[in-house]
Amino acid sequence: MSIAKTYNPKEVEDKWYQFWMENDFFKSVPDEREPYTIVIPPPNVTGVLHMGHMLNNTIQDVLVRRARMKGKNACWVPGTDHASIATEAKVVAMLKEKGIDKKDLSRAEFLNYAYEWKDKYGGIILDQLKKLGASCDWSRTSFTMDPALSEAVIDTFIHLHKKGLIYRGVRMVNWDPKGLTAVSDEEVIRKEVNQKLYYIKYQVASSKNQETGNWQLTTDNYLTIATTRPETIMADAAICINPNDERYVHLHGQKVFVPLINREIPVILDEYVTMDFGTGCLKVTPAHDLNDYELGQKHHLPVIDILNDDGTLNEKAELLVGEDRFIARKKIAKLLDEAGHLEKVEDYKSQVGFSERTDAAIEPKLSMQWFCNMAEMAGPALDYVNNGEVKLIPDKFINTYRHWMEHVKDWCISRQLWWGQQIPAWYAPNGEVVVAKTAEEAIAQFKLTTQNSQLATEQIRQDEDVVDTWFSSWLWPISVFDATVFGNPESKGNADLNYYYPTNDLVTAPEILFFWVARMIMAGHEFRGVAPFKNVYLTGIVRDKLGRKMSKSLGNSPDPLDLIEKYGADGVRVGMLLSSPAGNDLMFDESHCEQGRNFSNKVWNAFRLVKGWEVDANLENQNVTTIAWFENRFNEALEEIEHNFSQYRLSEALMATYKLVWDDFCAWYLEMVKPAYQQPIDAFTYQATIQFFENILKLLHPFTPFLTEELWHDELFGERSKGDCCIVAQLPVLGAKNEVLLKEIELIKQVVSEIRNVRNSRQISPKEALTLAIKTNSEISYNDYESIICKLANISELNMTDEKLVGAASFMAGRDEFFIPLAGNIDIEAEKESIQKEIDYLNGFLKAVNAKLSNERFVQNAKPEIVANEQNKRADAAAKIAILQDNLNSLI
RNA sequence: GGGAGAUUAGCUCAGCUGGUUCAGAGCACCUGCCUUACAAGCAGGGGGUCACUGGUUCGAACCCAGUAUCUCCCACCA
Repeated sequence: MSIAKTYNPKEVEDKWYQFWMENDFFKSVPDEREPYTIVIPPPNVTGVLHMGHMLNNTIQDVLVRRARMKGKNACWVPGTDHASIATEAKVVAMLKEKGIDKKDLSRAEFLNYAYEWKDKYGGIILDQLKKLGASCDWSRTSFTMDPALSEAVIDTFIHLHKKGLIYRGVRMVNWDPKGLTAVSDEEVIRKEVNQKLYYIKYQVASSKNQETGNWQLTTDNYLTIATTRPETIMADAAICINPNDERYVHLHGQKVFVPLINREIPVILDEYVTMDFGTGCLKVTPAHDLNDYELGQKHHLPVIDILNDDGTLNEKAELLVGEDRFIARKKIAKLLDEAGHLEKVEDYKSQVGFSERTDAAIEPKLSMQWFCNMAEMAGPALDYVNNGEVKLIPDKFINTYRHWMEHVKDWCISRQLWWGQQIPAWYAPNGEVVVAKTAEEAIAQFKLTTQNSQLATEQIRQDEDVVDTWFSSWLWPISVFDATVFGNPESKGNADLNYYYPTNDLVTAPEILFFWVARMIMAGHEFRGVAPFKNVYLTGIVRDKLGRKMSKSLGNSPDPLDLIEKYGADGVRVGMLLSSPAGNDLMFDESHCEQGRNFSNKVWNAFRLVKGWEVDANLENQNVTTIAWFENRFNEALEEIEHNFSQYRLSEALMATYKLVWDDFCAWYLEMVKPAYQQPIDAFTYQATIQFFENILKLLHPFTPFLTEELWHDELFGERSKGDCCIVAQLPVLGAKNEVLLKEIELIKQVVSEIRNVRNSRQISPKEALTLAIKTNSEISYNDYESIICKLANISELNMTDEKLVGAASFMAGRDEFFIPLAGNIDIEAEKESIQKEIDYLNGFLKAVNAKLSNERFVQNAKPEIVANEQNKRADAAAKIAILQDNLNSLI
């Protein structure tokens, strides 16, 4: 026999993946079967596989492979996301290294570079997924910037604009000074930052000179404000105090001078100001703070924007022009100090927003942007989840989802970037704007207005901005099938869309529940009238075993491909799934992969064992009971596994499978039927074993696809026709189970363990055969199990007896007594002690049961079957105690 | 500041309608074994006041209230 002693994944993985591909097993086309669809959460096109992807895609693959094996038309659509800001930032950085500045490039030139980059790095991640075994329909691979998908984005933009849900306006937005673009609220990550709180003195103009009407400066008359952003004082439009603040009544109606630049600003009154924070005086900077902006609106204050788009100070600041805001902050503090305007500086912790993609500190900035009205779309999207049409797994996320949907704000969808879908808005020289798909259509619209009726296409210009990436990904479950989105019957994808949509399961991270999941539900409802999926399985974050998030900078993330190299894809898949209930973070530990690898190896060796058997056709079936038992045990496990899957408890389904294979099949079943060394096996047992093994391969396949496919094709399982592959085998259907048999074998297993224990505690070699006498007090016919007991416990002689055996090691299983005569080496005292120990335990137990049963209220209130059960327990324990006591007495 | 969730063995987690000897699993650990499939293995074993305090109940890991600790989400106190 030349089969390797250990399973070698490297030899088989590529082979089978290629085989599956060549035979189109991943490919799906609509047919009469029920579809099962998953769209992949598209990873960033330039991304590299990390542990989060591993978990996420392993789960999806398990679900898809199972569906395929349940006769569904399984379709897993892969693809990538253009990730506008992240990718553009990467391309800009790459160009910078080459000495090219984005500013010097035209839009077209830049996009050329970007596409070059995409062609080079895009899709690496998809190739990596193949190593994991992902059974995606690669012929459907999509990219959010594919021409058709981009067109879908444009069409939906126009549609929503027509409906009045997309509008343009000047608003305070989150400005990313590094990415040089606006970002949405969801893309701002708030972090606590150690800052300084600067106390700055503003000189107050004296009371009005009644005669001249002029303001006069006095020397010791000032107020103090507290701010974390002293560099913005040049943008101050007012100082605000609470009208109820008695300390500052004298300031009502006053004016003060902004330090250093001596610009005069008013003191205004508003209850917005918290009296007990800082000094109770607030500097109002409408251009650089959302609240200040609102205050400014209310009090008609001017907006003085002193920052350039890149976060440097502009000429309106008058001071430190051209300096970065953070450098300016330090410098201005120094200037203020020198000028005697800095009262003190305190350490202060506060929340600062950072750009999700570039990690730059977000600058609130007033600018003209495109917005999408969310309130109208949020309602139906919330309903889907509320009424269970879309299930969140685990459902604890419903509350969070609900909260967000009820407080949703309008979505800033324009981005000052080039990498993405350009906004289909067109401007006439006079500033009039229309939304249209092409310049020609725009002209047609302009024609309707008197002022611009004579425009030519060269005279209008398209909006420079692109839409937010999520404005394309929210269409993903629709646009991957039919980019016409609204379902043009003429379109090629329409049949696909009707067949595959809505999809079944979405597997994604809770972090993007709002970014993506909620918006997909909105888009699904808006454009197709139905939510895009039925179940959303939310994975956790993959952390290291210290609970830290895996990240590049910490260097605590293993390279998934290294892991696959080391443990095999199957091993890693099992490792990922072993301890990852939905919605919980996964504390990743490489030892889990090791466990997965060991498991693969266990299956491999079970195969080696069976493979080595010689069949003797003349033998009768020697394992009738064992075979019947395993059949039942298999059904019992199958039921549990199915149940776990129906609840999306994947790790539990895996564990149930693991135990069925390792414990029941390998440790018990195979040991029971295994012929003695160099002895043949009977044909019945052989056939049954192969049948069981085949069913086990099926159950295992979604978890360990490579190993199972490899074994499936071995001649051990007979001749396979060309299409007969594990990947498309149909899962076993649930059969009936014989509870009595299952229970009795459990007892037999207990007897075997007890005998092994007798050996162990007395250091008797397993090789030394023993004899066993059974004094039965129950219904069980031990003769049926004689061969099992004898084989597994190395019993040479099994006798039924009516008498206790004196001077033998004894134990009980159920109500029955077992005796093992031991030649001379019985330690009476030890034997007595162990019996006494058990009696004591049973007495304690009996006491508790008695207490229950003598409690009248228990007997009255508890369900009758519970009471009956307690009575059984009492009788059982009492009987056992009597027997043990008897044994104890006989030992004297 | 608001909200959600968690706390069970050394670790990671189950415990699904309150009731079987319900206190579990896997890993790790300890002991003994290279027993002809597998030392990536086999056999056996130890280990928990179910975070804490009260309450409801005949009965609580489970339901309720409070406390502590942790995690996440949301939020403009400069």
